[in-house]
Amino acid sequence: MSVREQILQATLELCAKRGIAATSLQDIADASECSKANVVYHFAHKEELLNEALTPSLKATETPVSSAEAQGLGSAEEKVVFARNLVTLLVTHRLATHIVITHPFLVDAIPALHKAQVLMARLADLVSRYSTDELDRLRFGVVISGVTYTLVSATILEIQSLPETELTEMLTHVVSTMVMGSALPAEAGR
Amino acid sequence: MSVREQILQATLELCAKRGIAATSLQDIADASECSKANVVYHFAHKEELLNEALTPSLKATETPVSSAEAQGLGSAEEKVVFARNLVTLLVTHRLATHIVITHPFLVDAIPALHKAQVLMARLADLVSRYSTDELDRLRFGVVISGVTYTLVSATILEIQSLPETELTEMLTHVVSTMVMGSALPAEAGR
DNA sequence: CTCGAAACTGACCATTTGGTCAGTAAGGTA
DNA sequence: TACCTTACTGACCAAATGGTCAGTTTCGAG
Repeated sequence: MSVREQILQATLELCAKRGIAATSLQDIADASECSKANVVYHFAHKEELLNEALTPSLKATETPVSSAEAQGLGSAEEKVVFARNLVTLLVTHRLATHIVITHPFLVDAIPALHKAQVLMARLADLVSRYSTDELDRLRFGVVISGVTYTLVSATILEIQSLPETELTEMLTHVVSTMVMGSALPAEAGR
Repeated sequence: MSVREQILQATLELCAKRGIAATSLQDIADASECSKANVVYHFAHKEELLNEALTPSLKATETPVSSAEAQGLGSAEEKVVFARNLVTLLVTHRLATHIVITHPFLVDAIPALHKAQVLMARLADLVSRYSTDELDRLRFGVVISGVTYTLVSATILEIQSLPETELTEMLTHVVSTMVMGSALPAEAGR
């Protein structure tokens, strides 16, 4: 892994664990085994560093969301597929997602955070489109933030009681049942 | 409101909004309309300040949790009552709750945070006691953090689209159905 | 080997941080 | 009146912060 990549990875881990403000450039430099000046050499400002660190996750999320918007969530099976994709996305990009949902007040300083919030809004729209009720939007918000939180707490506090695949499976089931009232009964449960 | 109380309130609001590390004693002093030295006069250390600010919410939570543990969640009605109490608690103490769930890494520095996590664990135990399945514990964690998050985001970002009572009602319904598969159908819905 | 660009560093700087301290203002009691 | 305690303040301090800068190392192309 190049130094640049090491810096980006350390930024994600440390900022997810302790928050952006509580993570200093020196912390990131130490974790990346290089000088603080070098961090600033690669990324002129802290905000720019955060921006670059979050961007890959953002790009990876863009496509699945667009295709889900195009395809819709008509059938029960489509809903479960969507839930699984969503959970996989959250599992894969849990650090970035955690940073996004815990720093809404920095949208103006970090463009990637703003883009992320737009994406979240599109997701919420997608789900609530299939309901007449404001309750579904609420439910969606609860489940997304809840799943993200649970996921990151487990990672950060190192409560890795379950293998990742099983966790994904269980969360998929949770999301399916909670948000959309659908699940593939046999396979999803435990 | 006394200066002391103003400081405590400002601490809750600012730390919930921006995180503990990003909230300086000067910020708190400004919001409380007194000097920084006065903040330090009333609360010798930042950690002590946070501790005092969180303690009332902790005490208020202690009793309902104990009584729920004593009474149990046998019937569907008990479950709904429990859900409503829980949501009311979260609504009332949303700032403190938010600080608690977003700063797990400070448990060692701030005793109140540690106590809060013990309380959370007791709650999770209580719910999962009525199930053979690990899925329920997971579900509980997801819903609690999700509800808290949704609540605080709404408060902090000032998306007060709904009156508080209605929000409480909706969230009670969400918690009932999501965690425990029970709800009072007529009244709870919307 | 030479040269130039990119990667990298230590020393430094202005600002902000949590916290100290000496001293002042206010009010109750003797 | 004098005195003591509580509430409060401005000035100050050492440490840490984000960031600059002048200079060094590394390395591939000519």
